[in-house]
Amino acid sequence: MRAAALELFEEQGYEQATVAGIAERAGVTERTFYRYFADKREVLFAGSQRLEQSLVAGIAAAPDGSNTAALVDAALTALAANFTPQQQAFARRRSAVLGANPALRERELLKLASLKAATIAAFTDRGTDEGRSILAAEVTLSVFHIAFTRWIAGAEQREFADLQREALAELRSVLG
Amino acid sequence: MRAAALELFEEQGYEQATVAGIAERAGVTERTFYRYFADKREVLFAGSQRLEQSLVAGIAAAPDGSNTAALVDAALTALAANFTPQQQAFARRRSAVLGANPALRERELLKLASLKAATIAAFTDRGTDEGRSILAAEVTLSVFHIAFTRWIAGAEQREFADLQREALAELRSVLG
DNA sequence: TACTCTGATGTCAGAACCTGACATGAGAGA
DNA sequence: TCTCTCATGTCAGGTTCTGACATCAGAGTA
Repeated sequence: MRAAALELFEEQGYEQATVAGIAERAGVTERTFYRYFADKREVLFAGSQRLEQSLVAGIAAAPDGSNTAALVDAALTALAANFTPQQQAFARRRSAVLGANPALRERELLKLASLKAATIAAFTDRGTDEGRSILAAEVTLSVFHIAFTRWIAGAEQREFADLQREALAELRSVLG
Repeated sequence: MRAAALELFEEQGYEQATVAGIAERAGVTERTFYRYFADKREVLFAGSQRLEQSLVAGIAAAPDGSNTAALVDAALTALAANFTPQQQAFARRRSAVLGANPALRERELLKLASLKAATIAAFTDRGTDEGRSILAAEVTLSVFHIAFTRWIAGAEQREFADLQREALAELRSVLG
């Protein structure tokens, strides 16, 4: 169904494509679609839960006594592992569809926020003060998001982790 | 209509309240509601355009030769002007409704992102490099958002600008 | 006053989204 | 073979949102 949806969105645009159409192409009924996805948009965000889990696990697995900066680093490393060169093509197609529709970008922001909330919880679980955890999560997700954007947009094949290091360095420089 | 909607959302919850009900309470038809608001959620975000305008104007009005940090400061000052103690009560009611519903938080994130995009554009208009503008906007909106959250949540009446200064200082410390 | 034009609102029909309730059917296990 | 469970189908219906056309009040003008 995810493949059918992506194809249909590419062919007709998100608004124009109907759930009935997606279901038909996937060989199921509309009702079945809604049993798998909470709404029409979710079909493009099926992987986001796995990403969140790996992020949380990465923070939990950081060495004992890690300070906040080290935890941020662990979080970024865990995130980067989810974006290999093989996935870039699919991610680009998906991203093109997302970029073309405000409703989908909206949902993407929600997923990002959910990721942020999970990160905050993971930081506080590691004993970080809550206020500090919020700021640290803000930094983590900002860096991730910028790196992701550049990963999708960049012509050359860059390592995701490199892009993150770059973004983090720039962020430091802005704050002087 | 905005008042009618807020009341109804408080009484019945966002999902339960229908657009027909809001329109009826406001003494108009459902169709008229949709002429003023693009969709059901927008009724709670009517002021966001004005906020964006004042933000952009604030950045444009910063002194010549301002560096990035000074532009961020001008942006934050312009934002803070929109949040006076008189508005706090209304903002709290609205925020409570928003917090209770994922669909509304989703829309809030979109508005925040729109604010960020406008900020980026305003920074580049002032001659800031694009990559740097993105980072600076990220910082600006993060600080604003944190301050706003605390402004809503805090029991005591704090000046919005003070809360922003505080958040900015903490952000610096996290990046160490 | 009478006319006209414009803008806001009402009315109506309908497509698409989404949900609840119940039915069906295939496969696992006793 | 029986039964239980789980995925899917079927159906009805409420809600959101839109397009097309009608109506009406008020402003401006002859």
